[in-house]
Amino acid sequence: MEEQSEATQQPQGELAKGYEHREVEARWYRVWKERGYFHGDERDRTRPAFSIVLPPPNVTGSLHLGHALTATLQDILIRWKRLSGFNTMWLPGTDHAGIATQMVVEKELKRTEKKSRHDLGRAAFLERVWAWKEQYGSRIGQQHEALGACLDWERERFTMDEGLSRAVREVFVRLHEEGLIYREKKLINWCTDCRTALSDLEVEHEEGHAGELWSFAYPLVSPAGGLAEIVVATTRPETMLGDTAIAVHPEDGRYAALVGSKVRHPLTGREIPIVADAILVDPKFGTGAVKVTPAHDFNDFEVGRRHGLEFLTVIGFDGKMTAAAGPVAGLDRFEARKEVKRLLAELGLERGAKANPMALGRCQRSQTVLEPLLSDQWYVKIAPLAEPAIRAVEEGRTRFVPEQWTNTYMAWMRNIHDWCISRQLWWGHQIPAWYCPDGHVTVARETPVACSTCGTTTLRQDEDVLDTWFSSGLWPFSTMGWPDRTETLKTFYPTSVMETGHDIIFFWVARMMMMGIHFMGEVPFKTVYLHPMVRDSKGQKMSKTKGNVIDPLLVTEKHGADALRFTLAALTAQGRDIKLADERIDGYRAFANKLWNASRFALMNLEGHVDGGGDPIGQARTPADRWILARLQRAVNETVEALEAFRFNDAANTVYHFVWHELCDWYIELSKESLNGDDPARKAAAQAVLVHCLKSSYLLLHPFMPFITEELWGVLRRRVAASAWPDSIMEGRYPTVGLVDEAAERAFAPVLGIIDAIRNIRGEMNIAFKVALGQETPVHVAVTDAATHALLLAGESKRVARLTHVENLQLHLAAATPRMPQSTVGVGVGFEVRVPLAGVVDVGAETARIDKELARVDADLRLIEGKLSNPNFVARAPAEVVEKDRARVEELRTTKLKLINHRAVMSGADQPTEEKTMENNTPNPSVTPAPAQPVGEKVEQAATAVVEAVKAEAVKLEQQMEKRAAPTIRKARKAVAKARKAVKKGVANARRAVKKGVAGAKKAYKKAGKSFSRKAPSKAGKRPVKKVAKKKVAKKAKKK
RNA sequence: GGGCGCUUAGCUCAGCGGUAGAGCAUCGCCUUCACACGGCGAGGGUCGUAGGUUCGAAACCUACAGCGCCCACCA
Repeated sequence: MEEQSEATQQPQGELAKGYEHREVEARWYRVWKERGYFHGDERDRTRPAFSIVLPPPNVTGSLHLGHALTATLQDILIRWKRLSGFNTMWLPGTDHAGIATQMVVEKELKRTEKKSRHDLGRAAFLERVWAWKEQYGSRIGQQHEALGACLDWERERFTMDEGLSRAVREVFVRLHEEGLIYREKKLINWCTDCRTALSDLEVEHEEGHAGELWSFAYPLVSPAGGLAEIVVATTRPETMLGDTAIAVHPEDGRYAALVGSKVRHPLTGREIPIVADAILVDPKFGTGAVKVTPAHDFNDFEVGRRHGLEFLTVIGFDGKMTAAAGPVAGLDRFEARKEVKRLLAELGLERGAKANPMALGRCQRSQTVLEPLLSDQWYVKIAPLAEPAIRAVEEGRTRFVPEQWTNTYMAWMRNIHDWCISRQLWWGHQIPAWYCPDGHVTVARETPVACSTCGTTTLRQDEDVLDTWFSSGLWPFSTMGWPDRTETLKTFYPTSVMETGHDIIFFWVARMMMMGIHFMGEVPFKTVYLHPMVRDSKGQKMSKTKGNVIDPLLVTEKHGADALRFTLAALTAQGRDIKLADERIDGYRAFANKLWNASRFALMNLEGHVDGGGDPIGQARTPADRWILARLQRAVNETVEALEAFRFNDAANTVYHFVWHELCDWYIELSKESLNGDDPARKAAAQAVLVHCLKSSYLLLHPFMPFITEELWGVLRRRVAASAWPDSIMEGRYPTVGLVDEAAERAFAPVLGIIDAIRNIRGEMNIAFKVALGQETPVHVAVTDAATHALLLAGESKRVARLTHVENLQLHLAAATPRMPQSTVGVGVGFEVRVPLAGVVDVGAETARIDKELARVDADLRLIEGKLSNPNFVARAPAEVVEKDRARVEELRTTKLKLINHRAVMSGADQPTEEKTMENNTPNPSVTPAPAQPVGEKVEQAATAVVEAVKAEAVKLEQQMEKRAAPTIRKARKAVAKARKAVKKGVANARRAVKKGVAGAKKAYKKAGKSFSRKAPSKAGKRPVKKVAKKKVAKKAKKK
């Protein structure tokens, strides 16, 4: 705990001027770990459990930003739940990643020693892999620590450690006993490069591969039905050496007579039967005759089974043609393709070729074109396992977030094929099956002494290993000690959330569901949250081959782990990929700095403050204090709600906005009045509120930015000498949802509005009050509401003055400020601000400014008035919407009138005498001397001037509106013309009808499973054009 | 071939039935005693196109276009 004391030694009230993440982040992780904050207590049943298992990264890999995202989101959930009183447990671990790891080590072996794994032999090679694992396995842990992930390291597991291997054998044996694991010789996807079988999922389909459909003729042994040959087409000419049938459709008249007869293989002389198969053959495609290669094509394999055909293997596991391939034996399969084409052409049997874009299956790992080959493999019979996993989701026992993934999951599960689980690799769980010389199979948990069938003791274990995903599929319970019934399982299974990328829904999520339900009798997780993919700033997928993989450690070093975490969270919106740009991370680093400095400000202003945790100075709170507390509660509510719904971006943005733009930009500035003032009660209140807001901000932010919040928590805690604050923020309590003091928000809104208005005038007119005009330049503020007026009098006006750098603020309780010819004005709901600028104000500029404001107000007004004048709106819209609009219209009208008045004054009516206003004008003479009431002619004159100005304004506005409406009118006219034309010719109608009809027909045909012809006539969409056109015009007119 | 997603300000994206938003970038002002990793102000959008539903559509429906992803054994 040396780190702690280091922090403690920091002199009170002093923080470095800027936040240095390197120094702070280096300190805390070990402290947390040593204090045991990361450990979930399996015996604790007093608190609700919240558990997550970390998707295990490849043990020899290195984390990339996708992992950083996973770690960040899960850590956010864990820390948030932890602070909210849950017994949290986050289980880390790594995956042995069969093919990936083996290939890496093989490559290394080749590079350094120029040896293959076969040169070393199985045992020696595996030793190398284990050594590799030991060397690189720890890197992942370090990366997670740098990110601040509070993983329960005491529970760290590896898919090939003893316990998990035991679970794997247990599952294999049980499934085998239940008849759900079987061994069979059938076609599998084979990678000739990796030299292993693959599951369907490991096949990548290359869309639109430029294939060629090449045709050639098989001569009939004995010509019949007027035919001497049958022409077939293929994308893989080399497989013709393995053809053992020609298939035609049973109802195809062209070939009816030939079924049962034979063709002669032009290259090997074999006789091949012609069979009828309705499933394989579409008589309308090509020539209607199909060559059948049962040993090298999945469809043909089925045909072979149906018709009892010979399975002739002509391509070997090495991708070279076998001896059975006759003239091309020994050639590589792609070479053989060329050679076969040449030979057949030579024989005069080529019958043309055409381009044929096709999907090509490639190995996910090596990108090699896969070869369907016959071999003995182990399979999991998946349908009986899938069914309960489907039901669990249907019944809502597990739900997907975002919801759309439910469909993806369901579609795959409902169309699932048996899972090939054996791999011809060395690195992995060796299959617990033993063979005796007679070929009997013994499946057992431990090495058996004798064959279970014949009793012989010469047994040989199956050399293959299991698919990596077989062990990963058990992860949620194998890591918790299964098959033993451990306390950990009882407490933390099922896990609360599975958080991972959507790219492994099938590979992993689906399999965990099936295995979890089957062996635990309960779903492995209640919620599956699928995060977006992280891409680079150009939107490209990060991959080693592209070289755009970013090591999170480099980012944390540069910007800080907190900044990276916050960025990832802020960008994690549902249903969209994350494009990570450096500037964005830097922006959030600035945010950390902002928080740091807000705290620094607090430390400088807290002398004497003791936080007892209670609320001793409630009465002294100013409206500003109450306002920020209301805003805090609102932020808390929104943050918690967002987290509950996994809307990480909303949660992050809410806290960000509160801390920076409300706490820092507004409250801290406002609080300076109290903190620097001479009222001790107010000062104490401001201190308490500030401390409370900062403390709450740290807690709210802690899941996102654990390091800086922990550091600041400690610093502030020591400063306020609070016994109520736990040592570490990790023992704190997350703020809870509560009622927002809306009255406090409302009451303070005018103050904020007035400040905005004054700042707006300054900014717009580029006025530096102090510099250009001296300190006495008065700023007049008139408010219509007595309560607001009282509030300002009671001290809030001082805040206004401070925040706007105005020294001479004149407050009036009135509908409007005193008139003065050369001035500038700002208007808001319930107040008006005026700055006299005799000799300085640029009348032209000010008029322009007011015009701009007027145009804006007027646009709004027109819109809402238009709505309100629509009887349908008033009648059908919800009452509160209408009410809201009515109130808004009143506000806008008032504002407009004030602006028009002001403008009139600006442009010449230098002695306006009567205020045109729609509000109650109840001047309070004790505060503001009522303006002297002018009399006689002058009144008349001034009034006329005002009226004239208003009239001029109206004309101008009308012109403006006309201009605005012009495009609409033009459009409407166009529509009329178009409609006339359409009526005359009926063209538009016909077009629409045809289009609609075609679409409908297309759908109908598709539904019927038939091909679609464009000739289909249609009766749909026969709406008379005249009506359509009229309606259109009417609508446009209405809009106007 | 089937399915899913996306198209909103210069860029990256929120919003998903009631007055078009954020961050960054841009422009102007401010070196004010927490922070220039800062403050204040401003400009910038016919919300992909065309129809429809609705009092009201960026949002819901339909079609189309472009981009992206997933699944799939049509020779």
